[in-house]
Amino acid sequence: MSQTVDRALSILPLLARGPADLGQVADELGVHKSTALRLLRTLHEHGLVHRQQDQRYRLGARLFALAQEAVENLDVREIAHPYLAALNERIGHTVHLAVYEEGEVLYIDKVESRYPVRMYSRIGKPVAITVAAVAKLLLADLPEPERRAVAAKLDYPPYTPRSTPNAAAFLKELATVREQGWATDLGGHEESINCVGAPIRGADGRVVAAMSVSAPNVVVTAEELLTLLPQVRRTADAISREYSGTAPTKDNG
Amino acid sequence: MSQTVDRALSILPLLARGPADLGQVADELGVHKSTALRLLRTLHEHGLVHRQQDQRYRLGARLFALAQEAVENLDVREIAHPYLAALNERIGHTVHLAVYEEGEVLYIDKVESRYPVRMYSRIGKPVAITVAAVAKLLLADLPEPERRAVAAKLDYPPYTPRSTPNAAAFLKELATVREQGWATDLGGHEESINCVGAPIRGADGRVVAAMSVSAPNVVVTAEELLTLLPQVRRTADAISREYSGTAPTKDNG
DNA sequence: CGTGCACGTTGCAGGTTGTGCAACGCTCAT
DNA sequence: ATGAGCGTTGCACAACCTGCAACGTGCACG
Repeated sequence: MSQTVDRALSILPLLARGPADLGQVADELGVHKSTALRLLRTLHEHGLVHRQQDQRYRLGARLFALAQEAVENLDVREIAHPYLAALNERIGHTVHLAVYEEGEVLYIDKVESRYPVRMYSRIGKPVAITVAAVAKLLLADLPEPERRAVAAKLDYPPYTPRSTPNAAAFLKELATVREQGWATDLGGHEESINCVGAPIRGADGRVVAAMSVSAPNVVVTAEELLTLLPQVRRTADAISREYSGTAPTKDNG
Repeated sequence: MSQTVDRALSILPLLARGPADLGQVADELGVHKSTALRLLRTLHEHGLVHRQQDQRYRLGARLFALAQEAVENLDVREIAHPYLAALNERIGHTVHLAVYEEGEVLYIDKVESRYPVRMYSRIGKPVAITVAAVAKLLLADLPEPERRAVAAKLDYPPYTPRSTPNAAAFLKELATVREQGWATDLGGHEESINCVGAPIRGADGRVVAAMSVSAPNVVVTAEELLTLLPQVRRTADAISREYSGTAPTKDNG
């Protein structure tokens, strides 16, 4: 829409491929060297490109700083909420959103049928970390040493006969979850409650949050709940796209 | 230098602070809404900004992709070499450059007085990981669980009486190195050789490489070698600035 | 159910601003 | 010493960006 800006921005992916000098940039843009110079100057003033010793141009530190700042100011809950509400609207069961932080997994949002309960920002309730579907999803994505360290330090309370008994079983379960890209909790926390969950990923592919749908046995059986898995996964994927800033898809899940 | 591009780029830091709608962007830029719209459109076409459900604008995924691609295409060795050569020119001793990769520390460049030896790209010689100054610097920056895991798996060969004896001593040494921001190897690998080293950091502050200066006892004592530490650190810092794309400082020292 | 407001969007005329050209200085290799 | 290659600068032209005003839409209000 704006020729000048369009040209200037076209320089960025060009430089991402590696350093280039003025002539190369001008050629690839199809403009005169002096034009390329002015564009590069402007980009340089904003710190987006950096001039190295040999005078060639490269992407600059500001780019990284911007990306980092943007990530820090992203609020998963704010972005996810409409999707969670829409899913809840459709299937009626309770929907949870959780994040991992410093060895703990915390609920940061929850939508119940008819009773939307807003929980406070980052300070939610700690999750039953050894059994909850969201906890498995979040821990499964940790780098191997940290995952191992966390698993070793946990207690494994026998909430029910189906609770995760120990670290070895937990790590095995995490491997499965990591593999298949979704998780369940079938009566592992409370005998009569089942959950299915899916991960929400950031632009770099790392899991930034996890969501789940929970329902008591008396309403739907575990098998029935599992039929909702595709919807849960699609919702999680939609949130991931929105969160990571990928081109939108109207599909809310 | 270019007003249009200048305005367009000014939008980025603005959006990094959080989502904003058209009016806010126009106001903060001090331009008409229609102007802001066109700029945002152009940024959007390039994927640098993303439009979320509520129509507000945010930084987009392309920004992260660019930053990542740029980092991947950065070659520490290429950037560092002139600095290493300059330092070597001044002080005469051997200068090393090393990186950490998959549990190993590898030399990727080396400049000897009068005998510049170019080593092959990424495939260099593994370092005596338990004693070398560069190894300490690189391992000291690893996340705690990985650092611990690596230290536990290593052998601790008694090259000399001053070699690091075991994992506990090594981890303690790494803590010190991490604290002080530089490292030494005083006769830990070969009785008569001393080294001082400093870390090279990327835009995010993580250590991406380490450099060191080595000299035999017969040429300079350990105390004399330590007087070179400020020069080594300044060189490492200069490389860090260049590598991370920060505004340049003419000081190569 | 109508009405007004707020917001995003569009076409247009005017002139600011970006463009390409040509010439200059510099470094480096011949 | 000399020329090639590169980055850089001033200038005249007109292309492109700008702000305005008007339109469409969704939403909250009476």
